[in-house]
Amino acid sequence: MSERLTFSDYDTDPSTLAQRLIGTRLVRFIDGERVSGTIIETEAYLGVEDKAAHSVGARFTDRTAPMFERAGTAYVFMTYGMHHCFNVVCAEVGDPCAVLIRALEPKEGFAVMRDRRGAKRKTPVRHADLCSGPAKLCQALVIDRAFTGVNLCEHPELWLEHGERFSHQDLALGPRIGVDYAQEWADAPLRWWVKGHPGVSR
DNA sequence: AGCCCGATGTCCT
DNA sequence: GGACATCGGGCTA
Repeated sequence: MSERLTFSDYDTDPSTLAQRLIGTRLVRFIDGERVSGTIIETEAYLGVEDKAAHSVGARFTDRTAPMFERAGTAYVFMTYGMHHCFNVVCAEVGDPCAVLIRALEPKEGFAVMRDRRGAKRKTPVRHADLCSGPAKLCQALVIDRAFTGVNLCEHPELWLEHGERFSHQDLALGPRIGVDYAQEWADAPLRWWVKGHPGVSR
């Protein structure tokens, strides 16, 4: 039986959590059905000093407010006017840190995923590409801003479960994607992924 | 009120 | 490798 992650699992710094979340299962409960995948790629956003983070300089707005909440809170934002990205908040209350979930290995609810990802498309999606990107997994699991601010420790439709344990050897570490504007933070090694996994983004 | 641009994905050449 | 969709957030004024 898989157990849901609790506050103590989330209660740490973003780099530690980003590594810890690799191998855990992201579960979305839709109309009585489990749609889920194993997390295979994450990025840490370090908060106030991190020029790539929305919370840089302790910027507090309607959008970023969930980042200031307790560890285990969901932070979902929209980008490019059409895509959503899902994050897990961590660290102390008031220290706005988060981990971006960038890719999953699909595990349950393939039909829902294909349906959500397949709409208006020429060629069908490759199985490994159902959740091979931060916006793709939000499409596949039907995650949007309705979920920003929810508590993943007790939400009935969205949570994380303990899953596979990858060894340190299985993981790779490198710079984050799409943050070239972040100057000295652009190259910081804060992205973790499962080495050689076909579902890792780009 | 107006402007710029993004923690991306898809399709085209 | 490049164009482009599409719109809310955050900043300037």
